Amino acid sequence: MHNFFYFCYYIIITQLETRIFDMKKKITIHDLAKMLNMTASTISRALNDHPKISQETKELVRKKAEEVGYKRNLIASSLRTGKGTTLGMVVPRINRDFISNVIAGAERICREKGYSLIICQSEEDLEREREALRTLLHSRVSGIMISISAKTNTSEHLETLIKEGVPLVQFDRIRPELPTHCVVNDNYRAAYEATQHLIDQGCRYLVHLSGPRYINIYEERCRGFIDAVSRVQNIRYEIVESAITREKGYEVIKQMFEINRYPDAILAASDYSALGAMLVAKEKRLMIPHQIAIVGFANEPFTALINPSMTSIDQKAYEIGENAAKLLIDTVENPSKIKKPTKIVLIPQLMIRESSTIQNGLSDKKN
Amino acid sequence: MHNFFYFCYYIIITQLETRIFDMKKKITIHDLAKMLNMTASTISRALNDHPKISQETKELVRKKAEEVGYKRNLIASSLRTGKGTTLGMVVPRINRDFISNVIAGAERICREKGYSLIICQSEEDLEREREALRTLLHSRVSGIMISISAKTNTSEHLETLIKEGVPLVQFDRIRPELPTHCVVNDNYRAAYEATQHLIDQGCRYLVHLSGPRYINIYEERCRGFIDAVSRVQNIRYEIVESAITREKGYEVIKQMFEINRYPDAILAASDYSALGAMLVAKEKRLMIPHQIAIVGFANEPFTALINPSMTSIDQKAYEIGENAAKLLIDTVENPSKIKKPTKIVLIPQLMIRESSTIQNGLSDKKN
DNA sequence: AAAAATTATGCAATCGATTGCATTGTTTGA
DNA sequence: TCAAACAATGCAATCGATTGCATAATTTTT
Repeated sequence: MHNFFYFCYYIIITQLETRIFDMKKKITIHDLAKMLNMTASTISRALNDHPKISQETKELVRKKAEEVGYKRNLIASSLRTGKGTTLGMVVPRINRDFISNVIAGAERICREKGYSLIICQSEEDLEREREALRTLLHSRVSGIMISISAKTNTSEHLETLIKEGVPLVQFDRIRPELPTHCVVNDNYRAAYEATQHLIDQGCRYLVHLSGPRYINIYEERCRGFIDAVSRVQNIRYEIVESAITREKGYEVIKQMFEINRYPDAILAASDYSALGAMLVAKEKRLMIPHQIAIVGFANEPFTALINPSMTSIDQKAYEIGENAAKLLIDTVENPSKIKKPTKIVLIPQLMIRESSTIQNGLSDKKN
Repeated sequence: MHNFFYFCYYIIITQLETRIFDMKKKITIHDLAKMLNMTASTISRALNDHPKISQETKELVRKKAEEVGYKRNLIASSLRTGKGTTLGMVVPRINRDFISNVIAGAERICREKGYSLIICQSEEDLEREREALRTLLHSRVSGIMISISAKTNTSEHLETLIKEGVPLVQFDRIRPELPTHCVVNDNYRAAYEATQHLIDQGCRYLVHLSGPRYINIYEERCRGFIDAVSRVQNIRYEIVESAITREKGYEVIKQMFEINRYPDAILAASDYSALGAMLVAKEKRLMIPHQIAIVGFANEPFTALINPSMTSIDQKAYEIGENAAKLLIDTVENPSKIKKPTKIVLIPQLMIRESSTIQNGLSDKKN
């Protein structure tokens, strides 16, 4: 630790006050009871607006509680009632635009409905994912939202949760075989439409840079691509799996060029591999989009800012978060109501920009 | 809700299994006690490795606990002991690259040390910030990390926390007058060095696009800029406050051009205002960096991807998160140890790229 | 005016884990 | 051999809020 300090930063100890950070003991309903010459039961009931408590008393209690800054101890409360007010979310990584927007949306709903949200990262690792779930269970969250890691090729850990009766909502990357609620994008449709768009622009040799197809989203994008190209005659196409990083996108397309294969359109399952492809194209001095059109996936912020701006697919991240949270809270609060898994499918939006606008068509119109 | 559904997405109810989501009752130490013909006390002590319990019994208990899948109820536990295992974090917005990296770093440390992390957004609003703090307090978190909102121009809500003895760590945007631990960037130094860099490149008419100066980070960047330009003769400079958005950056610089003021360098307190400035410059067909050099602040992902790539300042977001979490946990676990506020200052890193490389110098070397 | 119904509150148990103190063996020491 | 020391466990109270079941006080009904 110290040598690290030495290299990267320094510490200053400011000498201001001294007695800080001694947690004060909080006021309890018993304290209130004593003050008002009543019992804890009465206080509790008054604060919970119990019908059997007189209006007068309620007023009195509320006023006093306010006055002395009483706060209900949620820990004690949830021990007694068995109901908690925190939810959990497991994501591969927080620091990605898509995910952080999902979280932002979920957090807003949670806040509005009086829940707190605990976030865990699986860091794209199955074991960490298991661990995160254990941690959340341990913290006694009332329900869990999860988007599985890229390495999660099994469902058992989630099945365990289901057996234990933990309310569960999957989103984005899901295990479709599980009987849980889920909130997803219509990846098939998005890929289909994007492909159709490229075909409409006159492209006839398409390459799809896909991801690992055991992950539902990549599989669906792939299917959408295939179905779209299959509907048209005289289309040549190729699919490259597991090419979702910038490096991989660069490499794959570079190799194609080297063996003299020049597709006139690329649909990537990730903005980053699209970017990699774009860089090769630029190096080769190909005109984008006229010689090669490029479409990414995810609408990362950079796609609108680079040159040429990149057509991409907006995944409604914020809405996914909102819906996942709503669904989860609904399940938590009405354990018996929704017995059948609900699936919410959002329609992603194709953001057409310069990298695919060959015809004198519409370009990015700021939403 | 329904018309919204109609527009944007549809729902499918899949009809798979029926009985899902009935929380099973968990096993308690009392259950274990019954099974092993012991008391709850013994079980508790055995699991906590109490010295007065025989090795034999401990083994027995552990094995049985494992076997039946017992998990300690943290709610009950923390009610009794008064110690919790969750920490809270309040940030302006989650869906920003800087913030989400801070969270990622903090989450990792929390996980490693056995804590959960509750995240709240203030959405750049003072009232929401207050609310978030209330919520966290209510959830009985053991400590709080906070980066204040842009509208927070008072300290009282934080002072209240301090008085109540809640362990507090401020980071990035802070109220420096408060006696709390904090983790920040050396914004002064970063701005100073960036300015110096521009001067070294031969620039002599510099504009600083600053933010609202009552926020510490902008004030310090401003001071760094001023001090750097002041050390050199024959430098002309201007400072524009509250110009941190892309739109504002665009507008401000455009206006300057219109009245025929052509700075040869811009140091922005935000990558977005720098981008706005860059767009104007491009429209005016100015050569970047030769006619106008541009430096942003925050090293947003897009800065490396646009053309020309933008020099910016990396803020060590992940490390800030890690350090804030470490500091907080240390405070929480040793309430009496650190009585004096500690300040950790990280040194940001100037990422020199094309937008400011006039001389045949070094450009971005991938970290 | 007594019985019945209603209203407002108190009592005490409970949620699950923890912990100071008491209790039961068992061992050591003199 | 008996007290003292020790080891291993049990008992019961506690953390703070909730809640079913009294109980007391007041009002209504007959």
